[in-house]
Amino acid sequence: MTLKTSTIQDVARAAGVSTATVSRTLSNPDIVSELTKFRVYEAVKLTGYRINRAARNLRTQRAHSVLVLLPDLANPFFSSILEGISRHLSSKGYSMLIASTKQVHGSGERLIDYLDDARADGMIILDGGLDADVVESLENNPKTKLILFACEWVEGKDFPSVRSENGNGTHAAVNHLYSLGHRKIAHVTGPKGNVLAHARKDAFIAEVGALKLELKSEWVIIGDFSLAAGCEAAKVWIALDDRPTAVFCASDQLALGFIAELSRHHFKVPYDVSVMGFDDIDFAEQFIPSLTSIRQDRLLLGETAASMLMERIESPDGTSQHHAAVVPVSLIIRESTAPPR
Amino acid sequence: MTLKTSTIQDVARAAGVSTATVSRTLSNPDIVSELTKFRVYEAVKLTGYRINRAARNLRTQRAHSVLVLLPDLANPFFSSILEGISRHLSSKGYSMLIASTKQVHGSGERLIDYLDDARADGMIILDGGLDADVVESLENNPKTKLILFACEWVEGKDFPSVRSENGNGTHAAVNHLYSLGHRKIAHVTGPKGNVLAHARKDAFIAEVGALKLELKSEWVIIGDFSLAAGCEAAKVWIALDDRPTAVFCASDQLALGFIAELSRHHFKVPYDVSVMGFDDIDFAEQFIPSLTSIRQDRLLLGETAASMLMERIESPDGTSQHHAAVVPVSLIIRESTAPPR
DNA sequence: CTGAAAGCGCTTACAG
DNA sequence: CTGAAAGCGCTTACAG
Repeated sequence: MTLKTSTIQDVARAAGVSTATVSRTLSNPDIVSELTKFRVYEAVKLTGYRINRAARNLRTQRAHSVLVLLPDLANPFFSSILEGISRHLSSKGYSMLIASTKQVHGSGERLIDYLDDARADGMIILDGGLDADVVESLENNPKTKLILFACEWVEGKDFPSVRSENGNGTHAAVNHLYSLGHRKIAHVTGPKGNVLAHARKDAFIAEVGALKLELKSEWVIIGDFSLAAGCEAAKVWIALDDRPTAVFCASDQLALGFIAELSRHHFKVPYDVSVMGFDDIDFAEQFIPSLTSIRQDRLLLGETAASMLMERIESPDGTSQHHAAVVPVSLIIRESTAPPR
Repeated sequence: MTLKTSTIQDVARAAGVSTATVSRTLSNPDIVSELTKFRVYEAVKLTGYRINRAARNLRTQRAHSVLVLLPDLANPFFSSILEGISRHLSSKGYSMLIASTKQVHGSGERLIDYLDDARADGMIILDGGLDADVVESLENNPKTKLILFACEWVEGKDFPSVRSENGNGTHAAVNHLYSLGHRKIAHVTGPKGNVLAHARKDAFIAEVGALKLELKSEWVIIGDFSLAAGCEAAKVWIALDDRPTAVFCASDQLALGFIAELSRHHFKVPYDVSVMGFDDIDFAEQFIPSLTSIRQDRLLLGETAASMLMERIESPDGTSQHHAAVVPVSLIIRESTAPPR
């Protein structure tokens, strides 16, 4: 229990070799002789040496950490994605830094500073709703190659990205309802301007068209992914003269809020109306009724994002880098959908 | 858009001063003359200079970051706590590193390494269930003063900590049920060995005793904070000959699982039994019925933890440091509790 | 108020 | 296979 932590110098002295040799033994043991290696390892044990990351980072010009940027830390939707990212990063000896867009901007900091001041080697952004000038500053930075969007993305921009199959998911959702016998299907959308909301809405309209189903304009209800918006959408549905028999919500939170509000007005799901969501959050299974949904593999999404970014960090020249990945979704059928009565 | 990022040397050259002066202007502007300051600021603008954190970290022997350790990244309970921690840290110019206990141990890393290798200046641990040998290694480290427990803690150890009022919360819960007229109250506990579970259970037993209520041993049902355990507990309750009219669950997840399972067996809450939880997670309000709960101020808990830790980091000698803080809880009354019929 | 210089703890061409 | 030495980009006593 020494108060002073030991340095590579201490190890070198204890092993009777140079600091260069200690460094090599630790980072590239193959090029060191067996005897020397043994001596160094013993000396490391003896001194309790731990490499000083700040020194290594300065010398190697690498932060050995990645910034993950969330729109909102308090949103549980992201937790499994973080788990996936963190797993991959720590397997590569990298640390995970977390910040939220709100906070960074609120504090007057600039996003790109995390890269420019060598705090992070790369950045995974889970927020497609960045201000245009922020996006521009990211684009025009020499390190722009080290920025990757996951889950969401920025329309019309060419950042590398990882996404879920939003189109396929919507396709599966609408066809599930169709195959149950529903012919009048409504959609509650995510927030205006959100890429996921648009992708799912566009896919919904296309799919309904492909099935030659009727679609009144008031059957597409603008929401915003939240429980509260789901409640509001339910009120809209209740007020309709000609009510669709099924509702596809752009998120599980919307669907749960929708069902909760219906229940307050004594409508029963799926008896009076089938409702389904998108995401398959943990609660979807426990709600009453349990929620039919499109599962996003958030763990895989996170792992994929991290591995694509690490590829770019470790070979900055990168010819054969992947630029986009799409993670499969799956239909999870539960109690909230049934044939129309 | 230069490819090479500029250093303090470049700024010094552009401003016609020494690097020492640039450094002072940026970190301690009061001791620099107005004219010099102006020149330096101009040069910074001109060169687009951003301080290199790795260099500063090495020189100042500070990582300017704090590690937050969760038992499980995928648990949404922690997200608001992280938000609170992050807010405080970023206001002090510190970054937030995230890892999970599971992962760290899985990878063969040692927790204390984060401090020993200068990756982090301090550590907030949200997991009281660390292995005994890990706790010991944390205790016996010279940097042990820079470790703080939040939410949970380790019984019998003297680490600084921030907690919610578990006792008061339990007191409020039992008294709420009592004042509704309940005289037979059950408790579903958290996992065996968890400090929060024990604190709440002990407080429950004490409170029921203080009110001179009957308490059969089978009315204390062992759970583990999860939805699934809540479902199991409901089965136990259903099987009781003499069923309590109210159930106080040690977490909201337990309570929601409990209600969900009851509902599958056609029991109505609060008509057949009153149920309440602890935490006040986001879903508590949206569930049907909405859940009476004890709210933990997770944002404040996070902010308090971060500020206590920063105090220790910034004055390591620290005579007047706070060693423990307790964050108030509040009773949130909703639909799931009512007088017994 | 400012500058010259040392040094934080590593890694890595270079030379042998 | 190994060592001497330079240097990553800062900050800070020290001297003036």
